[in-house]
Order: sequence, then structure tokens, then C-alpha cells
Amino acid sequence: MNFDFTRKLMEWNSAENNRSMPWKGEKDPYKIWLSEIILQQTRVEQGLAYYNKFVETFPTVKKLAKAPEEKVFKLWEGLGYYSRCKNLIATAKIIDGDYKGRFPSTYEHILALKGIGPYTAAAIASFAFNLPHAVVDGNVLRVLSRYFGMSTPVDSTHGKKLYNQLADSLLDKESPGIYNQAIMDFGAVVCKPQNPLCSICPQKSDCRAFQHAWVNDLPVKEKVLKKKTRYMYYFVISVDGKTFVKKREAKDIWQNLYEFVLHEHDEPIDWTKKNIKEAIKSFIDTPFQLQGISTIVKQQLTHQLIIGQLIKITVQTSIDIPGYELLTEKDIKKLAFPKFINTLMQQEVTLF
DNA sequence: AATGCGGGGCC
DNA sequence: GGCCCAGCATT
Repeated sequence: MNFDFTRKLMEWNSAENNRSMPWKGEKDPYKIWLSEIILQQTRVEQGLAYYNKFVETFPTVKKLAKAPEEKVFKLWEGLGYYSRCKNLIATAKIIDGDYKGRFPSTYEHILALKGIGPYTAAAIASFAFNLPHAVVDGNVLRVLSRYFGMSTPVDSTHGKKLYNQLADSLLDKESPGIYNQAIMDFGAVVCKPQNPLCSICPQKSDCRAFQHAWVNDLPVKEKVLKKKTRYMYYFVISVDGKTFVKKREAKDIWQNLYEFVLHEHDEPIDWTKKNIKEAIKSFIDTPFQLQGISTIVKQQLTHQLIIGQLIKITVQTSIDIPGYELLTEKDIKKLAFPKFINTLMQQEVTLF
């Protein structure tokens, strides 16, 4: 055990750590779990409002378990990584049912829940039950790889094993919860990804990266993400005040969110009246009224660039579009949509 | 072991 | 435009 690192971290935490968050010191495992799921791959500042909304709307795991699924997704709308929401609902039902509302209190049982991996299990186990499991998140990987001057890629199989063992050996087993909170705060406030505060860092005299001027080169990641561009054109087709929508079910982005009638292409489309007419013929075979077309909207995701437009259509006759359902505006407002579609809906539509 | 999954903030 | 964020599930 590297006593120095742990001691100095805990000293920094007591003397200088001013980071405050509503769930800090929280002992209700339900709220801890909720905050951890929301914060997976998500900045604290971004997740904060969602956490407050969820706690207010669903103060207990039972309330969450009994809530209509669409209502939970609507509350999650805009936060991204929507499988988290699906797993949140599934786990709430398991805790409410199998565990009779009592959150499981061992690392293994917590880890077995949907949407909970090694990081989240360690966080809940240590924060709620003071169990000695070290968290390893992006902050911890950065702090450790810098402090020990390790260039082993943090996203490699070997690296994960290595940093996990290291983290466990450094854990303050007397106060695992406080230690885990401290190392993540330290990574977020001092040992930041960009422009870390090395000059005021209490660990700088022992930090190998600082001594060798490697700070800006660590941590090392080996994986490069492939990006692709997609062109998604949405047709808002309305009949008698109702509009066609469907839930996205495919293993793709925005699974479980709703969308309008989609025409997707590998290449951009230069919409003309003729193009639109032909596209619409692939859904319906009745006369229509073109209300207008929006400007081009772009949405950059982590791994995809989405480009598209929105085209508004009304039809007079009663029609059916297989796979889509006709809903009123009031009902549609209760459903969760991707940000891309919400942005499209805010655009003005114009005719040629 | 590799890939896919959102959205936002910072440089 | 690239990187990163209190990661996880799937293949």
C-alpha cells in the first residue's frame, strides 16, 4: 500500500476539498444508485438537474418501479445513453419485487443488477454500506496513471486489471466511502484532464508524471472511435390533428425513444417538390398537402454525425402507415424524443 | 477483444 | 474538430 498517496489524498480532502453535491453524504442507497446511474459518462453539472427531477418525482424505489415507463423516459429525455434509463426501470422493479424494496447490501448482489458494472457497484457499496471496494472511473484512471507514470493504456484489458489492483491497494479501508469520493473529487478539481493544477497539487513531489513532464501525455488510450455520418429526414405526417409516430426498437441510437416517419439515406438529399412526392409515395398513396420543409440541422454525437431536415405534411383522407401509430399532440407531448428531433421541431418550415 | 451507445462543455 | 465525462452491455 502506497501510504503516502492515500494519506495526502485524505488530508487534501479534509483541508481543501470544497466540492459539494447534493448526494454527497447521502446514505439512502436508492438515491446513491440514482445519482450514479445518471452520472455514468456524464458530467456532474449536466446530471444535476436530472437527479433533482428524479428524486422529486420518484422519492422512493417503489414509486419508480410503479411509474409508467414512458413517464420515466420523458424525465430522462435529453440526457443520452438511453439504455441507462431502461436498466434503471428494470432494476427498480427487481428491488421493489425480489428485494421487497430493500436495496441489496453486498457488492456481488449490487453488481448483479442491470446497468451496474464494477464502478457503480463499488460506488454504491462504499457510499451506502461502507464496504471496502475502490472505485475506478475516468478520474481515478487519470490520477493513477499520472501519479505512477504508467503508460499502460487504461482501456486495454491488461490496463483495467492493473489499475483496478492498484486502486484496491491504495484504498483507505477504514473509510472507503470518503476515500472514493475524495479521489474522484481530486481528479475532477486538481488532476483535471486539461490544464491540471499541478502547481498547487499536494502530490506533485511524488507524482511521476509531474517530475518527468508527462502530465499532458497521460493517461494513454489505445482505442480510436470510428465516426460516421447519417442523413435522417423526418416526415411529420398529420391527419385530422393527429400525427404518425413510432418507438425506435432497433439496436441503434435512441432505442426506446420516439420518432416521426423516417427516411434515412447514406447521402444528403436535395429536396425538391418532386423528390418529396416520390418519398411520400413510399409511405402513402393518397393526395397530400406539403406544409413546408425546415432548414438543415446537424447533431454531433460521440460516434455519429446526424444531418437532416423535417418535412411537414397533412393528408385529408384516413390512412394507415404500417409500423406507425397516430397520436394526438397531447399524447405526443408525453413521449421522449431524441434531441435531434426536438431541435428539428423548433425550426420554422417554409415552402420552396 | 472490440464495438456501440448521447449530449454537453472545454480547449 | 477533438477530447472527455462518477461506464455498461453486447457480440
